[in-house]
Amino acid sequence: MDTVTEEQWRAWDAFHAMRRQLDRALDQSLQEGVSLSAAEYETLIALGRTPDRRLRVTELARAMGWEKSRVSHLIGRMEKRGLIARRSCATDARGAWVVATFDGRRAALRAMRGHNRALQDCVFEVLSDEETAELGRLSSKMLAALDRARTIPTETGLRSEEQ
Amino acid sequence: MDTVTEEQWRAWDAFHAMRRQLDRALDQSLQEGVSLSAAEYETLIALGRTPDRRLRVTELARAMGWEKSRVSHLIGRMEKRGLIARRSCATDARGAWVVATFDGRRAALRAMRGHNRALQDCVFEVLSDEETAELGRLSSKMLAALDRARTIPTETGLRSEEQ
DNA sequence: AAAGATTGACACGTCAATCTTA
DNA sequence: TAAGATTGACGTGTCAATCTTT
Repeated sequence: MDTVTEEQWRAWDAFHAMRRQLDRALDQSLQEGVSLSAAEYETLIALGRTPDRRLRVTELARAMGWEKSRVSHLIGRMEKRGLIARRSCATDARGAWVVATFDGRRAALRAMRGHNRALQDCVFEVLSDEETAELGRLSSKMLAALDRARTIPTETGLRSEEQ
Repeated sequence: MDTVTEEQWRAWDAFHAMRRQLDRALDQSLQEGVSLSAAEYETLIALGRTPDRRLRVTELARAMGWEKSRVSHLIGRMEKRGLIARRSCATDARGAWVVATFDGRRAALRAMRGHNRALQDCVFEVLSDEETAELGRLSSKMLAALDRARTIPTETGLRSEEQ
C-alpha cells in the first residue's frame, strides 16, 4: 500500500516547512557577536562538553555524525579564524588534538545565549511541556526506524531496476 | 526565565538527531535512476504541480522560500543537465519561464517513487495516523511562531550589545 | 527607481585520492 | 595493510553587485 493520504501530506508539508524556517532562525541566532555557522557552533560546544576540553578529529566526526574530511576542512577554517587550535598528540603521531582557543570559547558562549533564546522563543515557549515531550517521543521513534533502516540497508536503499 | 530543563534538552536532542538522519535518508532516496538533489527534486515537483507546467524564477523562489540567486544557479545547472529549459516570456521581456524537459519529468517521476517509499518507511509506517497528525499539528504551531518572529523581527533578531 | 533575473566571489560539504604513522 | 588525517576537485548556497526591462 503505497498511497499517502491527504492528512499525511498535510502533516508532512507542515513538518517540512517548519524545518526550513527553524533552520533559518537558528542559523540567524548564531550571527550575533563573532558569527558562527551551525557546524562551528556545534564543534565548539562538543569540545566544551568533553572532560579535558579536547577531541581527536575522528572523535569529533563520530560524535556529530559527520565525515572526517568535513571536520578536517571545518577545523582548518576555524583554525585560520583563531577559533580552535591543533595540538600534536603524544601517544599517536598520526593524529592531533583539537582544542578551542580563548576566542573560540568566548564566541561559543556568546553564541549560546542567542541560540538558547531562539530555542526558547521558537520551540520551548511555543510548545507546552507535554507537547515538547511528545515531539521528543515522536522524534525518537522515527530515529529508531531510521537507524534500523541504515543498519539493515534494504528499507529505502537500493531497489533495483524493476520497471 | 531562560532555563532549559533536562526534559526539554532530551526532546531537542532527539529532534535534532532525527532531522539529520531523516535528511540523509531522504537525500539517499533521490539517488535512484538519474540522481537528483533535494533542491532539484522539489523544483521539478513544483513545476509539475502548476496548472500550465511552468513558473517564473521569482515564483519558484517564493514557493520554496529560497533566494532568487539560488534558484538562478540551480536552474542554470539543471538546464545544463537537460532537466529543465528556459522559455522567453512574451508579456515581460525581463523574465523567463522555467519548464521541465521530458527527461526532467521522467527523472522526477522515478525519484518520486523512491522518495515516497522512503517517506512511507521512515515516517508514515513508523508513526500512527494520530501521531502523524500530532506531528503536523506541532509543526504548524512552531511554524506560526517562526513566521511571527520573522515578520516582527524582535523575537530572536538583532539584540544589541548589552553585556 | 524598481522588478526580474543573472553573475562572481566566496563559504561549505562530499567524494576519491593521498600522505603519514601504527 | 589499516587507521588518522589532509587535500583537491567539484557541486551547491549566500551575499553583494550588476544588467535589463518596466
